[in-house]
Amino acid sequence: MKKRIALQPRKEPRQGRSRQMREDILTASIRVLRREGPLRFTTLRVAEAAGISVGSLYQYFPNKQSLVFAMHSRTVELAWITVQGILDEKRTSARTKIRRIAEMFFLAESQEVREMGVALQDSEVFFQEQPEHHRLQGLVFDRFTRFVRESLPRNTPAPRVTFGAHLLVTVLESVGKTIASRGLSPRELKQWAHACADMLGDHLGVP
Amino acid sequence: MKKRIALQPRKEPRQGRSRQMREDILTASIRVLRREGPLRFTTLRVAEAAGISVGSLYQYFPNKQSLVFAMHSRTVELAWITVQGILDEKRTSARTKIRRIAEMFFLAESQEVREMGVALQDSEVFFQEQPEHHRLQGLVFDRFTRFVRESLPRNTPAPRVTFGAHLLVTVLESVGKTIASRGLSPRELKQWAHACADMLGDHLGVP
Amino acid sequence: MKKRIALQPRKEPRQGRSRQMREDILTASIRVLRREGPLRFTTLRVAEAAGISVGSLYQYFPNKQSLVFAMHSRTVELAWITVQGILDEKRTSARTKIRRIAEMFFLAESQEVREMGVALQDSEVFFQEQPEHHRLQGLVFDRFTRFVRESLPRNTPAPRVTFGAHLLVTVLESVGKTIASRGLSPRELKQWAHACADMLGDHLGVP
Amino acid sequence: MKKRIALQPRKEPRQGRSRQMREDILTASIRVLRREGPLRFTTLRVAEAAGISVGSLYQYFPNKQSLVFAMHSRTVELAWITVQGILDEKRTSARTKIRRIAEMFFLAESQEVREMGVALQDSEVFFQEQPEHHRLQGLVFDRFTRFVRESLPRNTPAPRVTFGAHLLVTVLESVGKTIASRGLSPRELKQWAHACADMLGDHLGVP
DNA sequence: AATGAATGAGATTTCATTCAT
DNA sequence: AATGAATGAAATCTCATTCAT
Repeated sequence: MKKRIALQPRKEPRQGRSRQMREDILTASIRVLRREGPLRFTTLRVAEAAGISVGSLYQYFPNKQSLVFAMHSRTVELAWITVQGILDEKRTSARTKIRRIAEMFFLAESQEVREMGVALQDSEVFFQEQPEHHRLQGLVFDRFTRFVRESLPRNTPAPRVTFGAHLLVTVLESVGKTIASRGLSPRELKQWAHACADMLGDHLGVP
Repeated sequence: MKKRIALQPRKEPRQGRSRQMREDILTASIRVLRREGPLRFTTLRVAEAAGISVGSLYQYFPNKQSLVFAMHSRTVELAWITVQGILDEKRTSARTKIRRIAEMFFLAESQEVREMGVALQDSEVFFQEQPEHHRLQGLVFDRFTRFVRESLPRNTPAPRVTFGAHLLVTVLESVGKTIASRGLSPRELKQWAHACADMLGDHLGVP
Repeated sequence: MKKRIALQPRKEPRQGRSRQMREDILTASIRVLRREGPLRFTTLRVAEAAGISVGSLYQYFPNKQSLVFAMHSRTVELAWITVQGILDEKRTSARTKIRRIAEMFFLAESQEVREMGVALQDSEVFFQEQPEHHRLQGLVFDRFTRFVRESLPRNTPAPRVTFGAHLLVTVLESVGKTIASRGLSPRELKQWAHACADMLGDHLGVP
Repeated sequence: MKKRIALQPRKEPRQGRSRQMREDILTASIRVLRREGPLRFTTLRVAEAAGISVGSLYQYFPNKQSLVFAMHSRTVELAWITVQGILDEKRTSARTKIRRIAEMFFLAESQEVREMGVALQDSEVFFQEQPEHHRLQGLVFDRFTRFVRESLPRNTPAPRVTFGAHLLVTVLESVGKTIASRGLSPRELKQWAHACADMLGDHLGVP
């Protein structure tokens, strides 16, 4: 039986309305980005989609950059939560976990990430400097490292474990982005996901 | 008998100056894209970087799209020529060829292609419709398919060969993009390239 | 029973300021067109003349075309209302009505319409396709046809009435345009108007 | 039998090539104006259409204005020559002459004038200041005045003659422009031409 | 004389951001 | 707090005109 993974941030915010409004705006943002593409992703359109005025938008996000950054963060966090959920499962084999994570990266859900990517790539530099970004990046790699360590024989040399974790994340993420943009059928997407997962699993020696 | 397919005009056609100017503009374009990022990649800045006026820029490229398209094409074609050269080598083992191609994909130079993505923005449709694009895409996959077929045992089933070729190209390309943007040292880049190459080689069963 | 056809929004609708701004812009537009000529009729100059920024201009008119179209419409509609008023008068002879309409067409104010022609430029096709344009054109001819029919003997053949109405409108309009641009004195303008009116009246047999 | 009217300027130019080139350019200009409309009527396109380089174009016409002016002049002169020819005919009745001139103004030939009109209206101010323009204007009115005088009873008061001539020219010219732009059939155009001609003839008392 | 590449001012349009109401 | 009109810098693209070859 599958554990239901919590997609909501843990702490139910105490700021109430303000917090909720931020969420609404972010949701609207993603809708706009999807519907209109990055070139037509404007603050005015986001405000409209969120059912508020531009002025109000600027009360929740001091500028467009911060909005874009928040979208990015939220998406990454959501993905991260899902990944965590999968990795934490008790009864699942390591190989299956990789496959499931690959599927997640390759399937429609991640399309959101991909689409955002275009709008976000530009602000990557900006992101790199955000401590938040590094923190999350670090968490992700740490978690994957633990996963790889626990999946491999106890005496596997540490460097191999570390590099393996990096390889795992990097390949799944980058190939996922590429594949997601090709408009393949779900069947084909799954085929690709499993191929990549198995390739990685074999290479790392994950059972 | 091998036919080397010429995607580049044959070495300095006699238009001379005009051709040279196009090259200069493309070079300047890439410089601007790298230095300023896609959102600040404007025709005016490109013209400035090329040391000409906007008007002149528009004499060589009828609009921004065509400029971006040309940048993309040039980069892709250059890469393709290199790849062709590697695959055609007689005395090199298949495994080594994959490694060399991986190295090429991972080197910073190919970063250009990735960065161009954003500049292409929502013109992707326009882009996909360029017959040139499909033609090249087809050529690349065909050549890699042949390479994989010749590297595997004669009785390998065709679908495995085909999918293998796709996997090879896709993984190298997409991981390459990601890695190239990380600012790693040449040593590290090589390590990544070889890791990926070997992972692929093992998975495909290439000697 | 006479139906006065309203082509103008009913006197200051409650959008208030917005409506007023549109009017101000249109007035400024006509000023610019007159002062600078069609080739120097630019959105920037119109905005300046209206005392607003370009950005604001584009909030009231989505593009230059729409501005030009609105100018045209307004002028035509104003003229049409005046004409309607004259034709509807009870105590005036048909001959006098023609004279009064001729005067109206010949006065400098209607010059605007002529000058607008160039600004419309090759958008004439676009223009002709506006249903509004055809509708108004139809209304005008219908009203004039009724006027001619009621002014001539009951047994006048229909084709003569129809063609007469067309002739009336066409001659007054086109000669009016030409004359209005000649910078004549009011006395001379009146002389021309009466000459044309009488020529038409005689030709049609209007008492 | 109809007299063939000389459409060529009388003095065969002794400047030879230069003169011919000017003519070629003017012809090309009209072609471009017709094909492309006033907004796309550019010096480059004219040069192309004339089969020369822009540089050369500027050797024959110091700027675009002068080119436009020359087009205007040539067209007006051509029309003037035709009109002269008609008025000079011995065996034709005055009424028929008016009809023939009306036809000329209304039929396809004058379309050229009309189309040019759009491009030219802007430079009308410029034209007004050209002595050439006034000279021709004067010639035209003088000739028409003579025509009207000779067509009316000897004792007609001079002011009536003068104003009649003005009216004749003005009405034919302005209504002609308007009608020519309506895309009517040749039959309809003729109908309009005759209606106007007769209206004027009756009004003036021309037999 | 002829060419046509180069120039750059200027036109249209968009959009992040501010601020009076 | 919320609104949305106003702003104006900036982007893309055109075209009359010049001038080195």
